[in-house]
Amino acid sequence: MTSYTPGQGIPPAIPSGSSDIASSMQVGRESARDRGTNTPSTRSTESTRGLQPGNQRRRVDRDELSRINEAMPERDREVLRHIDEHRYLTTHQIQSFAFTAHGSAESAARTARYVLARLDRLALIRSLPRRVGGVRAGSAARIWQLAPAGARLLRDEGQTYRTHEPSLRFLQHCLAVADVHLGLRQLTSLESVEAIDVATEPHSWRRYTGPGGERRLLQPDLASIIRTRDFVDRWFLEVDLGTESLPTVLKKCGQYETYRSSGIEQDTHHAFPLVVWIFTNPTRAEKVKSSILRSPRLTPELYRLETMDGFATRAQEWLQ
DNA sequence: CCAACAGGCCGTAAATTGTT
DNA sequence: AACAATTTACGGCCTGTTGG
Repeated sequence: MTSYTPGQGIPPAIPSGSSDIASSMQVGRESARDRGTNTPSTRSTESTRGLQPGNQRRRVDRDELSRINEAMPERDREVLRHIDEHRYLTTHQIQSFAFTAHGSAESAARTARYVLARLDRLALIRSLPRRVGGVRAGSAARIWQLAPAGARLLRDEGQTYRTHEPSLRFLQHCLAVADVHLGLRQLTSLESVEAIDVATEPHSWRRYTGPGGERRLLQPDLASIIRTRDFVDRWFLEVDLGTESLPTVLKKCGQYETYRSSGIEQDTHHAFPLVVWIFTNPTRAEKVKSSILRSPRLTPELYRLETMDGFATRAQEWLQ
């Protein structure tokens, strides 16, 4: 077990070291109800990749959706909102977000699965094909996304929602950001912390004008406001899985510098937020750190470079 | 009474890890 | 190398509780 354990011990959602996760994906299982066990089906070749058997492209018409909407418990809606915010979440992450008031982690997990299975049956959410072989042992977590009906329900008949096959990188990034989000929420347990607000994309975005007067957009993965007894701490968070080149990371730092010189944040909040970079690879964190120190354009005090594991504990220190 | 959980107990899958 | 134990994730089944 790693040291990064927000909540009831959330494992890293996807092993970052593995380069061939897609090939170990298993086709979604058939409904186990009529077989008596959850033995993998021998007919699995029939099922379409990317779809679970529960709601194979099931259509939900307006009337049905409105009936579902009215009868839906608040917690179900909360689950949908969390999935919407992060685009993809594992069962475990959803449990940590929305199933917290339970006697034990096991019962919370069971109830989470129960609720997710219901939302799946209602065709509001669907899960990605399940990967076999977990972080260390056991089977991997299910990964959920909104189905079109779920998206319609949240956006009350807004634009159409199209799910596309996510790239592995994108998926890993979404799940890593969600882990960081959960880590932030975990800070509520600190005595000095009074309230935590975490904005996901696109609420975390900031508009500003560049040096040439052109419109620019800063897109942090997360933007958080943490109110403690004495201070209000504001952070921009960037999660790096080692997929972006070093110059790209530094360029992004440059964007933060430009945005800082616009003075927008300082005007409304007195101070500029800390920019927290979270890396999965510790040596990479060091490399970026030294690059920032060497760069004449960048102000090192603005940044914190952390690893995924170290973030939760270091964040506590910053709030002291 | 019923629906909707809550939670305990047991069973299964699969990869890792330790032991022979 | 072969085997067993362990770990993680998940499902089924059962009984109990609570509000409508």
